[in-house]
Amino acid sequence: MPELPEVEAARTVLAGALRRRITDVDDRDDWVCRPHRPGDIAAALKGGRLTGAHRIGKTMWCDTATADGDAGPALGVHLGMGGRIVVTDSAAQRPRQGTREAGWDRFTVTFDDGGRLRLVDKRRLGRVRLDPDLSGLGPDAEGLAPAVFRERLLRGRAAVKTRLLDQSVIAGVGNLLADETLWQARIDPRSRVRDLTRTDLDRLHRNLDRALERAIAHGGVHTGEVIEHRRPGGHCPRCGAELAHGTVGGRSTWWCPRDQA
DNA sequence: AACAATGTTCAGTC
DNA sequence: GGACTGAACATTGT
Repeated sequence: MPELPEVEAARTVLAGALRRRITDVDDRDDWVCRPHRPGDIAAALKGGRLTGAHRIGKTMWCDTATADGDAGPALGVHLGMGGRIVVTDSAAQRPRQGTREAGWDRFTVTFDDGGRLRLVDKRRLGRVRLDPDLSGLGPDAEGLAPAVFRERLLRGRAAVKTRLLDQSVIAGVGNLLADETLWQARIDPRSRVRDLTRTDLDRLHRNLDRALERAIAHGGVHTGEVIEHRRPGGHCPRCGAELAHGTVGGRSTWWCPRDQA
């Protein structure tokens, strides 16, 4: 699920776990917590608190304070392809042992009130790490100035969808949001950015803003207008043409061959 | 059984 | 060295 709108919702959930003392950390999943070793994250966090929840694109992190109140390492969290953040307020809300969901817990922080912060991720592509490197991320996709959007996209020559998906160009756009935005803007995902006019790029930017706003308001990128039609035999909800399917930027891509030309 | 999946990263190529 | 491409990653659902 997670693209910018979902991750922003997850960040809000994270923010509900701030200020409580950390009594235990389960970081035994060495794949999700790589390159740390089991126990490293626990040692860094136990006795301290989470003090802030932030996000750029699809990457989240929490500020931390140590038991002494000094600044601790940041706790980076990425949801990968399907991770979720679940915060409970007390022991009473813990998932029962043996519950299916409990089997997908990849990282857990337990607080002194019995509440927990869990990364639930069946695909195990989520990541947790201390002091995550954010230097490779471009500016967050929300609230970009039109000139910045144009300038950053035009730095490369790949297909426009590939540029949108590149997190170092702008951060937060995923596969569904890219397809929705390009469909709304009536731009062929395979177009080279250098072949687009300034008018095209500004229209693309406006539609990215709208798609983001809409997804946040409606509860996720899956609520996009064209998303439900992204399947074999799906038709364009605007003109009725059968959607075309292919691979762009290494990702499954659906577009209307009639009005995204 | 084979393949695709809302993401990132790494090795290889130009 | 930078930009770009495709496979790999772990796991589930179809």
